[in-house]
Amino acid sequence: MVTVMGGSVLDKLLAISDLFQRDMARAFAGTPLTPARVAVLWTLQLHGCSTQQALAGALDVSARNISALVDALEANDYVHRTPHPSDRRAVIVKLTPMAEELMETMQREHAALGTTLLAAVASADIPAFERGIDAVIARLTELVAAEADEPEKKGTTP
Amino acid sequence: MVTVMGGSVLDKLLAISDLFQRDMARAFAGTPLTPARVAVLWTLQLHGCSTQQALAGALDVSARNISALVDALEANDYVHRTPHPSDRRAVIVKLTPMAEELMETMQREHAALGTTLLAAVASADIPAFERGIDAVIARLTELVAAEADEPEKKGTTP
DNA sequence: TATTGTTATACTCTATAACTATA
DNA sequence: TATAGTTATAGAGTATAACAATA
Repeated sequence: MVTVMGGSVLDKLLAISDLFQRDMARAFAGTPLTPARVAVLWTLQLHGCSTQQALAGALDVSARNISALVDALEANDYVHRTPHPSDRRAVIVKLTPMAEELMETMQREHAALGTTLLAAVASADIPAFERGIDAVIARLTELVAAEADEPEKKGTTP
Repeated sequence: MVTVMGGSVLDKLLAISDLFQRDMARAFAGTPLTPARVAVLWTLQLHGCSTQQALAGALDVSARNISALVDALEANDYVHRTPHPSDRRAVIVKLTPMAEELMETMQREHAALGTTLLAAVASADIPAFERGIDAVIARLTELVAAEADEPEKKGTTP
């Protein structure tokens, strides 16, 4: 099942999305980690540390949601909160040493997966493949931005 | 934000997934439709009609979940339930005429989007791009299947 | 007054387990 | 006994709105 080979390019890209999501969900089964929580950890690794406000902005979710995600991560010792040195309203969220190690491993595996996937593409095709991906992202970004501006439109749904 | 240009191929594929999800979520904002409910409608359009059991199998979710999704769709007049002609335990779920029209529109837009995205790729690159996508799907499918078999492994998470 | 985070509330997606009706 | 669907319960992601403390 979930064998979507033989559809349009769009179907194939959607199939790739689906495979990523399933793989992600299964990789963290049995741990307190979930895709949303991993996204928080990922952001923290990139930024070093962060206020919750900054996390909410980076992940584009509500402050309320970040509170809950950080609560869960803190309860499982992936992050800890410390007071902000100058702004007493804010807290600084930081990876624990355990989570830092985990994220380094995750980053290595992420890089390895990227290499593996690219290696599956015929070497002669790689440049054209990369250009194609870039072109699709650029076009898709345009479309999403355009639709976000238009107030109505996208009227496919009653 | 969400501007991930300039990462690895893997990052780019993940960015495409993210763009799809955001676009989808926004396209149905303000309607009772959600990605999970649309997936049910999509499956029904492909199959004509279906028992809930078959829907659960096709979407790979629990029977309980399908019950809730069909409840919501039925309450909003996207589908209706009718008794199965020969098996009195089962129900047949079918699109309403309104939903059938909606899905036809959606399918047209889906096709148009596919065309638009492919048109963004340089025509000389298209064959290599398509081969690349196929190769990535094949490899990714292998990896997911392999990991699903192994009982332990994937030990990146404590 | 504006901002940071939390509490309160609500919806959705999802799963497992127990139960009913039917095969 | 096995299967189709529902009820019960629970955890997770998400949002808005109201509120506290602090800028």
